[in-house]
Amino acid sequence: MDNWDEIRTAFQVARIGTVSGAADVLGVHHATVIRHIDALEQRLGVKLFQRHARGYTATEAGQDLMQVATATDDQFTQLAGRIRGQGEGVSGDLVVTSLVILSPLLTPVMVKFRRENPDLTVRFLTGDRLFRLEYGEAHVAIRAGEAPSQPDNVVQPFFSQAMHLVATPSYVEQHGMPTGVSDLVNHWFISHDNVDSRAPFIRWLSEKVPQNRIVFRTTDNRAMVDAVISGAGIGFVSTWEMRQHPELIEVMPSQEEWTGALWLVTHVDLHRTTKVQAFLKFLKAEAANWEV
Amino acid sequence: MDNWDEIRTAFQVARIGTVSGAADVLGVHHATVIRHIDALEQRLGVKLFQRHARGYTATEAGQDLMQVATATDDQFTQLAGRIRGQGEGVSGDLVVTSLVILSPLLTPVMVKFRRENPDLTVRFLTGDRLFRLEYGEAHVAIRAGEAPSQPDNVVQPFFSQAMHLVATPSYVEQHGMPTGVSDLVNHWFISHDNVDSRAPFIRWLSEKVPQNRIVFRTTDNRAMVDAVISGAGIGFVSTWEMRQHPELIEVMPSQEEWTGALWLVTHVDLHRTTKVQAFLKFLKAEAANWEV
DNA sequence: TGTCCCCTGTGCAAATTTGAACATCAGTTG
DNA sequence: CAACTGATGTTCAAATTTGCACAGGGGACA
Repeated sequence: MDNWDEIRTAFQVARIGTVSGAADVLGVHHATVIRHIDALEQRLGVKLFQRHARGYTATEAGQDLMQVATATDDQFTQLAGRIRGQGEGVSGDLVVTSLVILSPLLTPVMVKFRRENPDLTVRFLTGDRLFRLEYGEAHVAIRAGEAPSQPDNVVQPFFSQAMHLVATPSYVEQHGMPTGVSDLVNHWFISHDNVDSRAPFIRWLSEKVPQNRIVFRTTDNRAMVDAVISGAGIGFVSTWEMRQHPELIEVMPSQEEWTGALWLVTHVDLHRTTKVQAFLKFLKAEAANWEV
Repeated sequence: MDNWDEIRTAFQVARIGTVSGAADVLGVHHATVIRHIDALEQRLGVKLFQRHARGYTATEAGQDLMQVATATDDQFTQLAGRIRGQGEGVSGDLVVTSLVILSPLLTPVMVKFRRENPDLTVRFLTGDRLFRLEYGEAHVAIRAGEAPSQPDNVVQPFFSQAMHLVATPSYVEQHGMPTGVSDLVNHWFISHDNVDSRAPFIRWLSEKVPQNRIVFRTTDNRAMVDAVISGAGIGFVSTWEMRQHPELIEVMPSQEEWTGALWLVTHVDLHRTTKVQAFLKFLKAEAANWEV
């Protein structure tokens, strides 16, 4: 049963009873309606209508078709309503992915956003692998490092996260404060396990400090922070994290080049949906409160 | 929600996952598929698919569409099966209409036909007004008189019904037998009330006998026979009726020109259906047994 | 890393579908 | 009874859809 449009045409003819009337409703010429009916009947090998001067009356087959097509028409109408509503409203799933380290920042925002949009279900994906927007795995991604440049992605700057080199008082007691950049080689560091990390402060550290001075490595950024807090060495933490742990001592002033930019990334196909737009707007508004 | 074909296209893309694959299944060029999707998305204002190098993956809206369209596809397939089967098999309604007088002849045939086709429901319409085939009121009509010449009707000769001029013995005792055609003016007759009847024997009687000799008129053919049997006068009965009433006396030999032809009439739209064809074949076969 | 393959996407011509005008017919109304 | 209305059906031109050829791009695999 190909050509669903012909079924739709036949449906209207059966419903209304005349070719002309159906043509009006369908917004096509009545000749088109006649041809659709003829084609459909020929393909089915059965007459759907009896033609007479006052119009078309459905045969048994035509009435059967009308019943089925009526249901179809209803379902399609409802579908269109749902889909349009879905595009305009904020409901269904909202899938967000980011680095684990941002979880404590983002989670409260997402909870609040969901509370304001009760029809929404938030799914927050974090994981080792990068979730791919182009396969529909997420609506919004918060990415760090260089501006991602995938072709079908819409990239917006989110906010810049200043980084700080910190250590615990116990570490400072034991090893003292670095006197300057050149003194760093005499200290012990915590860093990311990924050698070719794109994060600028990781690169900076790699340049200034030999590998054997980096004594604690982990793939998980949170574990990195935990290592710093437990006094394993000097490590990078964000401004936000530093505030959470007032005991940490900044061993040298924050440098501009450490700053890790965060990017809001959406797939171009989803970027214009009101759902995504609403979330981005909300997220930016909340982020404004973070900035010091 | 116009353009059901585009929904069908989107359905296949959602089901298969690639434009090219869907195009193969649909038997169209892949460019067509792309254009259908684009048009549909633009009309709905929502992206149905996320495009990436390996194909299309359905968004929430696209998955919703796929669910609805899957059901639709199933229903249409079943519908096509039903309709095609309906055209090929003998089932549903079979509506037959004829003059009341033929009821005793036809009813046994229809009962037998229904018994051989258990899925069939026979509806036998008789009534004063002519049931109109072109409005779908009946599948098959048995008509008498001149060959009907309506444009959209398929007319076949059914069988010729020889007519006989008969009277009861009591009438013959009282008035004697007509000696010939010229003697008819001295007798009393029963005829149809409809003056301009098309039945040839009615016309013949009108020509040979003055109106005042026709003393009993009725619109119902069966009542005409009843009138003859009760001795009201001389009247026309069919061969079949004459056999049912052996007491009736034929007052003059049956003439060829009285013969009332019966016609099988079907609407052109229904004539080729196997249901109608099967009934016509069956009816003719049975009628063959009637002929003497 | 480079090549190959499959998939998407686009400009242009061909084919198909559609629309407009007209013919025709039945039923209705003045 | 004749004109009128509203319906179907057909023919030809216009418009739209479709197909083709080719470009471009991202994975897969050697």
